[in-house]
Amino acid sequence: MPRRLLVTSALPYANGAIHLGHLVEYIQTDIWVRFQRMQGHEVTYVCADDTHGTPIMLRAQSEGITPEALVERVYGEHTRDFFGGEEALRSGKLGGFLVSFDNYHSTNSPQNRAFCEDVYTQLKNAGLIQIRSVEQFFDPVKSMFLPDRYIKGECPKCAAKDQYGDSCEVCGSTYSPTDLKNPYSAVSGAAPVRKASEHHFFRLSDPRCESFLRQWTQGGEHVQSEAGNKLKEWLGEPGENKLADWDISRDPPYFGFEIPGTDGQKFFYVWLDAPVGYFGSFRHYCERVGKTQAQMDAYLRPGSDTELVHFIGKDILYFHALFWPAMLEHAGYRTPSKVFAHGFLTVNGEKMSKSRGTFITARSYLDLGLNPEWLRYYYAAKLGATMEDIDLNLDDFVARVNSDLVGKFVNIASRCAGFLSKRFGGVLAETDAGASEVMALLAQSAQTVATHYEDREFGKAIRRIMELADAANQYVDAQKPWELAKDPANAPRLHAVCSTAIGFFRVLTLYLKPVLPRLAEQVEDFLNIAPLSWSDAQRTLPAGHRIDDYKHLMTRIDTKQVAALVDANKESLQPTPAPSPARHAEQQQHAEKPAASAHINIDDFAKVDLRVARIVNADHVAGADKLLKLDLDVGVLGTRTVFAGIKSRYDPEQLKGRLTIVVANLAPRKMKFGTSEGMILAASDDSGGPFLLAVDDAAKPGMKAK
RNA sequence: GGUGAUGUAGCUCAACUGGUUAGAGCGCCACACUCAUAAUGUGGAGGUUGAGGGUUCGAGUCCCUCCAUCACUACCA
Repeated sequence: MPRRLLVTSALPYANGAIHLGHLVEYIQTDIWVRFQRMQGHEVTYVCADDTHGTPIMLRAQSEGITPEALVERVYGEHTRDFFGGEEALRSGKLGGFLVSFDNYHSTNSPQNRAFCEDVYTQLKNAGLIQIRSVEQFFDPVKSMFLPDRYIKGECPKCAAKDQYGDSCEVCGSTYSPTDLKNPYSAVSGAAPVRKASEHHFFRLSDPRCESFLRQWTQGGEHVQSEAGNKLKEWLGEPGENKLADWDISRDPPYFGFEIPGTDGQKFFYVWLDAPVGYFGSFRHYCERVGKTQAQMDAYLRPGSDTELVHFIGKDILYFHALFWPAMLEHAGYRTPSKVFAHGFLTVNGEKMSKSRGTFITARSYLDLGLNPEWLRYYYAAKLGATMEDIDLNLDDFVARVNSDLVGKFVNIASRCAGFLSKRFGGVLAETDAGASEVMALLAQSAQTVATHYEDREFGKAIRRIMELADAANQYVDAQKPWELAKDPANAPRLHAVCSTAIGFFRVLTLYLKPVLPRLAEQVEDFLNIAPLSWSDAQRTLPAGHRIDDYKHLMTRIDTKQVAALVDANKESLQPTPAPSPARHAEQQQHAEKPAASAHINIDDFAKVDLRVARIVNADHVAGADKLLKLDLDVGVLGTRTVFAGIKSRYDPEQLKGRLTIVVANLAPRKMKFGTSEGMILAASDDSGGPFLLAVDDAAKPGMKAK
């Protein structure tokens, strides 16, 4: 009974180039999809560019073009990287990284708009949309609200200049934009002002969502067990109400879809229409190939036996395993059958780095003439079903591909084909009866390899296939066709041995076909056979079948090519793209953290305003395990309220009246129990603490410590 | 600070619910072979399984502590 599957990869954001980190996902998905097709299942694999949001809008502005024009250009780039672009589709010969989408679309489409409006309306009818006022930074020059990443300023912790509103690239601390000192808009440079606006929220905290998600995420049915654990953490214990409502609206100017009934005053947040874009792309596909509404509904509405499978990176698990299923469930759509999360890509054991040249774009890889199937093979060999990161070790990449693919696999054909074409006119003989054991091993492995592919244990599949390739080489070695060739009397034996080895090669090709589709096609041409499907593993080529002359199928990777690749991606050789404020389907956005320098100078130290303070009042904080609330007299600077994590050692009563040191110019920090307006200094290490600093009695509150 | 994950030969990875001398591929060394765009075969060296404790007849596998890396998170302000 063929399964019917709708499979997706996360939508890449339309403001940047595809890189090797992205490709892990598209290659993983494509291998799985191609495997399912070989099984005879009905698979529809859709994806799209994720096109909306502030970053796209601003980038288009800075380039002096419309967002639509930007999005169209990037669409061209992405599709060219993935599968060779439109022209490849027309010719039927995929290029790029050979990703076999059935449809690649855009979130900026009428199909997607219709789904977004419908999902929103259904959620609203279900009482799951709430409107609340939210105060945010606003750029008075540009007349627009600023996402966190567009507010820059000095890091509240280390005072580094020009840091983003969410985290400091110098000291690595995270904070909210309101903590920044001297904030300014990264768009206009103006000082942002606080401004309130109505926002639409999806009420994820609603008990209906929570109870649904609790059962949906647990049990290992829809997500990997590790992901389930993570989700459990996010969900918290029943009654904890850890899920926060989700702000799904944005104010104009915004490149996106208008929220119905808001008169152009509210737009859908890009993260709402991104996952909905899976459906938009699918509808576009259905229209294109003439599917009926009923056929489409079989995939999108509850109650049918179709499967909806999402491949994503672990960084967007929250969206795909919480927001997305909860939205679908309450908007009358089916929920995903599976959400498969993978890990990040590291290169040579480290985060991809522009300065090291390991932030490698798909385009540079292809343009330098590297074979996409090398990378597909290497990723396959490294991929498993978990969310663990995978490492692209460039030396290992070269060694692995060269020895496995060229040395072992392709070599089997190469070493026998010459005899067949020169001595026997390319006509195959009966297979060698003496090889039945190896033959059986090959055929019987179909199930094992299939299970590994199905379970996304591609590394295990590859290992098994290479064991089989070893067995095939051992067979050839034992039969020594080159010796048989010396005596014409041995011709029948030589014929059988080479035919048998070619038969082995055919089965190995079949097993590798999901990973190496182009090579498999070349082999199918070479062998004069119809496209291989999984069940062909149980058959052999008949005697008398004629194959073509062998043309070499794959070259080895030259280390120089890899060196050139790294070189071409060195940051100095290319303009630095603006950091992406929204991550979406992007992975690898983590910036490297430069090591903090060992010394600071006197000016750095002077930035810290240390003052003597008198604790005029100290109180327990209801519900807090570690915090005390302190009222400080800081002399000329007035009074401050500070929360300090010193409850474990100090009784509020004994603190009253004593002098200590406070960091007076630390940005106010909003904490769970109130805002802390400074920081008390205390010493601690593993052996004990915290111990408050003491100040001699003669000191006066407000005195500067230096 | 908390939680979770990871840490196994030079490299990349295995080892089901704890069970015989911890495996494989690559690389390396030796030998063999020469059909194959130096590919292949056979054999070998190489690990106190991050460190230290503990449970057990027996631990890479379970428990505790520590170290390192990564991720998430916070009442470290």
